[in-house]
Amino acid sequence: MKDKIKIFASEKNWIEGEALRQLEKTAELAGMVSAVAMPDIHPGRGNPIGAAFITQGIIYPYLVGNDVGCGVGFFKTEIKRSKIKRDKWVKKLAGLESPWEGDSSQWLLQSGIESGTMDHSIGTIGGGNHFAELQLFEKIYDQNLFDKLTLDKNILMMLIHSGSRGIGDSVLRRHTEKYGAGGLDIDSEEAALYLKQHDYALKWAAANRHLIAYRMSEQLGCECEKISDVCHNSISRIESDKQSLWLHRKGAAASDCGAIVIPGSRGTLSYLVMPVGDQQKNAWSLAHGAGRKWNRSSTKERLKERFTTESLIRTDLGSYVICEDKELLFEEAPQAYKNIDVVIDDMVQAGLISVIASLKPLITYKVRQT
DNA sequence: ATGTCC
Repeated sequence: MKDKIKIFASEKNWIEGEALRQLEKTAELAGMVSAVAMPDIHPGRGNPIGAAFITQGIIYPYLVGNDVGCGVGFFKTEIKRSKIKRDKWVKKLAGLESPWEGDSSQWLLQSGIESGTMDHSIGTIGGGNHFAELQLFEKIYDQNLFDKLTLDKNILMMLIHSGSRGIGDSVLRRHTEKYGAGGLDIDSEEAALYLKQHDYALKWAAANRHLIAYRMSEQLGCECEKISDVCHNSISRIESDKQSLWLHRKGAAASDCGAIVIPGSRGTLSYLVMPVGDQQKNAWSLAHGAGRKWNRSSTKERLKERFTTESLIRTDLGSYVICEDKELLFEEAPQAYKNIDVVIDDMVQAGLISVIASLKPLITYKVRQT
């Protein structure tokens, strides 16, 4: 069993024991070929978050979780850093938690997907660790790749972390009602149906991130352009020696789609990186963030005596947090997350990525009214 | 994580 497990984390990267116990337990599932921990691995509901699992002959919807298609999109604005109106924008940005007034089914159609029963929630951020963030480039590490991505150090960027909202949840629920955390034989009708719904959730989630970026840029008075959009909760087929294997990603960013942004927390830098070399050893996957250090309830316990709401809506980097849900404001505090620099460095040292640029937050939008 | 659980 141990030979199936790989962990991409150095000595200086603290990892919660429970996350590793969950990793070992998951590696024992029937059909498991390999279990790969990313440097941001942390405990989830029975199975770890921040890991990739390769199976043969069977798929496990429960490993992916309910936010099928969740990921991170990176979009360019047209606003120069010399034109920042932060306080005005903090007042103006609104409604990204509420239904879009535009034609949702048309947006989906333009994104190449059919409209359905969840059209009304397209373009909404959702809860938990999801956000829409306005960012500035902090430092360029690879000018050549930076230029190739048509980026400009003086142009503000938007980073969107969101998923498939109620869609993935209904897809997983339909599965767990009958099978719980059990897997599906890959040749079964159930597996085919799950994968079909899964594929829809992935496209829907990407269209969702794009619309969130569009809504944000509209409020800022500019156009937006997608630079990168990468999913971190999914199942995909990989071909290996004439056989099909199934790659499950749970909080593990796909590293076979070009450059990606790995967010820190709302109070730290995020990193634009390029996967390098043979990605097979890390199951074509990377960390999807800094990873939680403290769970939600303990975070609130630890911080409630020491911090006020007013202090938490500002960060050490001078950015502003729009989060009118007090519980969420505490739960997602930067202190709850591990050090993103350690996570990034672990992947650089392992030869998995090279850093293109770092970004710093200007405004993090979570939720306006609760 | 969730048109979420009480």
